Amino acid sequence: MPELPEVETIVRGLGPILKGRAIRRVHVLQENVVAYPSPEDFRRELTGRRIGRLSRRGKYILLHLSGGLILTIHLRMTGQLVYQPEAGSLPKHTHVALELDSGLLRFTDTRRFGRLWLISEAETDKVSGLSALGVEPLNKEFTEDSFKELLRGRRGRIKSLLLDQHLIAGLGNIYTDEALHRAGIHPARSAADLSARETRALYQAVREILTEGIAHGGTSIRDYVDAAGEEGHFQKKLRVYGRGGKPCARCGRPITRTVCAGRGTYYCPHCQKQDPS
DNA sequence: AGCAACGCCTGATAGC
DNA sequence: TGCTATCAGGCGTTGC
Repeated sequence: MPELPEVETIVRGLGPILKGRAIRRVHVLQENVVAYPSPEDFRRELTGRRIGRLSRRGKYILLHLSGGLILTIHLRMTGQLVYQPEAGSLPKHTHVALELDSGLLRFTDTRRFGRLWLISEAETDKVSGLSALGVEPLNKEFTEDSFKELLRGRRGRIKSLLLDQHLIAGLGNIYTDEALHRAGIHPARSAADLSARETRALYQAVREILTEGIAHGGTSIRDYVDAAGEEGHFQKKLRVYGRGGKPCARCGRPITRTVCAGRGTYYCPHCQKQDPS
């Protein structure tokens, strides 16, 4: 599932390829993936636009177009945004294809959870979730002190807090489990109960894990591919996610799988104690 | 405030 | 080329 490092990798890969390209034709093959505006308006408004810069906000991909329009895309679970030099055959589950003056950009999504929005700069409120996003965890504004502030008074589980896009934008199930393991914190600990030392360790772990994820081109567990359709490499570096029963890289004891925050959750019961004392 | 359940989806997998 | 139930999860919504 694409999280911040995967989306960042896609944006970095697509940016140089798409910059300056014109959109010649728009194919909407599955209308319900277009969340805004109507599929007809989407098609009409997109046709003839030129692509400027690309950016990322949380897990959203933003294509800035001529005339001040922004094509916003969320890949959710299984979405892919891939540039094809040859505008020939489209893979199964391709729902939107943009024919460019050279090649084609396609949105492919097996489970159809992903969505596209075409908005003006004043319409960010049309994109569900976008205007309510929390801090970018790799930006300067996300400091150890601001993280401490986020935790203050929150009795909920630390994993739930890390996954809450309204607080921190971009963490998903994989990087959350990895960050908690690196910091040695049990996913079900109450956020407000973390010590100063634990808070610092978790803050650093989040920044490190995301940075390393980007450096390795993201994590490909099942569906994720980059702008060119290539898999990432961070799955080789995972220490807990998807490793139930396998030995912990730090202590050698088996990784446990539970459900926390409604998600499959992997952790080491020895290195990540529910009640550290 | 916090959390669980649900809906949206299809492919992989387990059980029979 | 077996059939069917279950599971995976981002995220908005609903209800406790």
